[in-house]
Amino acid sequence: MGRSPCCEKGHTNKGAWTRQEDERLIAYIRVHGEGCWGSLPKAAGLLRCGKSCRLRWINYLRPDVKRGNFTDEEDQLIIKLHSLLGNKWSIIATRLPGRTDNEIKNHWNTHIKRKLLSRGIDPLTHGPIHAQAAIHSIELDRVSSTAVLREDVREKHQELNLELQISLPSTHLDSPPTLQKIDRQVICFYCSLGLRNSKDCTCEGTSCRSIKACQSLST
DNA sequence: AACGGCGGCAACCGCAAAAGG
DNA sequence: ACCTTTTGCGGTTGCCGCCGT
Repeated sequence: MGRSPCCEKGHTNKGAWTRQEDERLIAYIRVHGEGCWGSLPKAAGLLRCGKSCRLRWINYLRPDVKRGNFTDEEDQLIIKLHSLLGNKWSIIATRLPGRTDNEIKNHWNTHIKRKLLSRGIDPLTHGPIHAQAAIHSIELDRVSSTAVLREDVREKHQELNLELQISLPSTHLDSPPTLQKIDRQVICFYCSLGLRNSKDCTCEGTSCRSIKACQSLST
């Protein structure tokens, strides 16, 4: 619990990563795979904390990270997923192959929010901007920064036709053993939100037989 | 050319959950 | 069951480049 101790140790670099640091990190992960972030910096000869290494790898160095502008289709998908999930960037990111949670979060805050506001849409509630909506959004925000399943989820879910079954992104299939150990399982939208016992769960008795898989994929 | 404002993005921070002993 | 360590997430910060004055 509490703050990660690795960041409190001295003698670590901060700020922008240098090319040499990137190359060291890439070379190390190529050989040893992802994971063990706590011991990685020392093993790789990096003066960074493990968290910093992890972030750099996931958000920038990973070979499957898609660079460049977001397409309109991606924007629309982000907006729709955000209307369902709220600020669950990591879950949203699983639906956009090659995009990271950090990238999506930045894109939301810098582009999409403004876009919605200019259209008169409240980015919190995804409804029209007016006083009541504002109050409602504050209330929603307060009650739940986690993904509360709203009344209209079912309706939106159908409208979206997003194949809202969380499966391992194809880009992760090349990932290190920790991920490869998990069979490619498809779970329903409700399980993906951690609502494993929901009456609406549709994966009982089908492919979602592993509770552990549900839990690990929904977090 | 110099300056300040602004937007975009990489990186950091603090927290909580998960994992392990 | 409890404590410590590790991992992952979301919010926030700060740097850097662009643009207007």
